[in-house]
Amino acid sequence: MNIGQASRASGLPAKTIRYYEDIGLVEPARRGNGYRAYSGAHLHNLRFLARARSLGFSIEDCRKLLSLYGDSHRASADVKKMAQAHIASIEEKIAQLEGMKATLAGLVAACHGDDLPDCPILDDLAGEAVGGIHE
Amino acid sequence: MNIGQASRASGLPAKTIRYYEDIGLVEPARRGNGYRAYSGAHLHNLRFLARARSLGFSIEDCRKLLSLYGDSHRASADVKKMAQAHIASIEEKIAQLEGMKATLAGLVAACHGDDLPDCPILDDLAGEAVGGIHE
DNA sequence: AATGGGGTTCCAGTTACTGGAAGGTCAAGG
DNA sequence: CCTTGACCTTCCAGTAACTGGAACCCCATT
Repeated sequence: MNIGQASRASGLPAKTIRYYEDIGLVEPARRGNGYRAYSGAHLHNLRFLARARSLGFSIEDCRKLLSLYGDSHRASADVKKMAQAHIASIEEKIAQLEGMKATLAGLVAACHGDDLPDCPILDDLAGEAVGGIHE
Repeated sequence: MNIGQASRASGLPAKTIRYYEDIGLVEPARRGNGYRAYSGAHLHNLRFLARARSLGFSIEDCRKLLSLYGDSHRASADVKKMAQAHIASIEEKIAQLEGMKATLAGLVAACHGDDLPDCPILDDLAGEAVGGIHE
């Protein structure tokens, strides 16, 4: 199949599929006219990548996961470790975002939001918090 | 003050401070020897940026916030709107991450994590879910 | 004069694509 | 036979917000 079909079948943009080839993730054969020719196995790997990426794995993680997938002697423990590490980093990000959100929510609640210049949000950013939000 | 002092006083790496100058955020004067000379106002803006960035505002948002901060005729409503929009985008990110985390947690729970190759995580990525996690 | 700790510029790399330009290929229609 | 349109190709540049490193200058001290 051509790249357009592979794109539709995998849900990945053609640009992305070419990019994955550039970085050596999925390397299709070429037809006489230079067109890329994707096999069922290629498509399978593209779908694998789409799914792994949608779960937030980095490209390098995806590369490892693909190679584990292709290795019949892998240990599932290795995969599990990667997934757990990934969960941990997701949790970290969530915690960071929650922190930001809480701070912002407090500031938003304190801001009148009218047409006057007085603004606790800017005051906080400027380090001139009045309402004791800092410390 | 020189960039090193500004860096220590603002908590921003010198590299970052130079970058902020490149993109026109904080433009210090120069001494005869070419060194950057930061005033109290400059330092104040650097701290403002550090705080705003730590709350997750983009550089372009920071630029707007700084200009609102410097505009004595601003309306606090404008700032509040930006903060609320930012909270909304943070919430979106959190929701995405929570979704990933939930899926991954399910997969991790299903994976033995031993030295055998059988691995529900890889099966899921490959679209061969057995346990009904998909659909 | 040499040393060490500043400072300077500029270039390249990071992540994972995305957009766009310039051009080749192919099947269908007039 | 030619054109049209959809599809494909490569290559270059840009995104966000820095970060690392090289090569070099400045200044105070030993």
